[in-house]
Amino acid sequence: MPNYWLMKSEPDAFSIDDLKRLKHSPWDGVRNYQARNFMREMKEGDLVFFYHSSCTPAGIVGTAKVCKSAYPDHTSWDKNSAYYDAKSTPDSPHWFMVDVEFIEKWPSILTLAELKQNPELTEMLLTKKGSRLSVMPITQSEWEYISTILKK
DNA sequence: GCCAACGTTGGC
DNA sequence: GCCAACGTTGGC
Repeated sequence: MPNYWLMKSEPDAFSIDDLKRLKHSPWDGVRNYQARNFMREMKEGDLVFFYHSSCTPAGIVGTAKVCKSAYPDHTSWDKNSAYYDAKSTPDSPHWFMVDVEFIEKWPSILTLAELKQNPELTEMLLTKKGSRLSVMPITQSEWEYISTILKK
């Protein structure tokens, strides 16, 4: 059984179209411990909602799957990277990434406003006030409701 | 651009 | 370990 996740990206930095073009990509630059811990729980074959944040409108734009489980994020010890963190070294990595593979871009975005309107989804971390996590778990029922009911 | 909410840092 | 100050996220 796969587990289900939601991952946020600013489309100006990395969009679902970028992932579609590349077919698969490392998901680097996560610098939040809670998000990192969720990524370390990810297994190959886990399914991911791809979410566009900091844009208009924000929302889920498609699906992807985990194609490589967590491994050290080398950008964390690259001094030329915007994601550099002096605490992280190759011998003692603090930060991790997974690789994700494109599955599908939906015909239209499922906006945050629409998600918030659904009583079935009020327990989602995403729709909670003040939630800023960029990587979060999704329950199986939420996954099925969103991907099979809302999108069909 | 604003700002609420949250996470991190660092003095004590 | 507490908590004020600061930095960041991300919707609006």
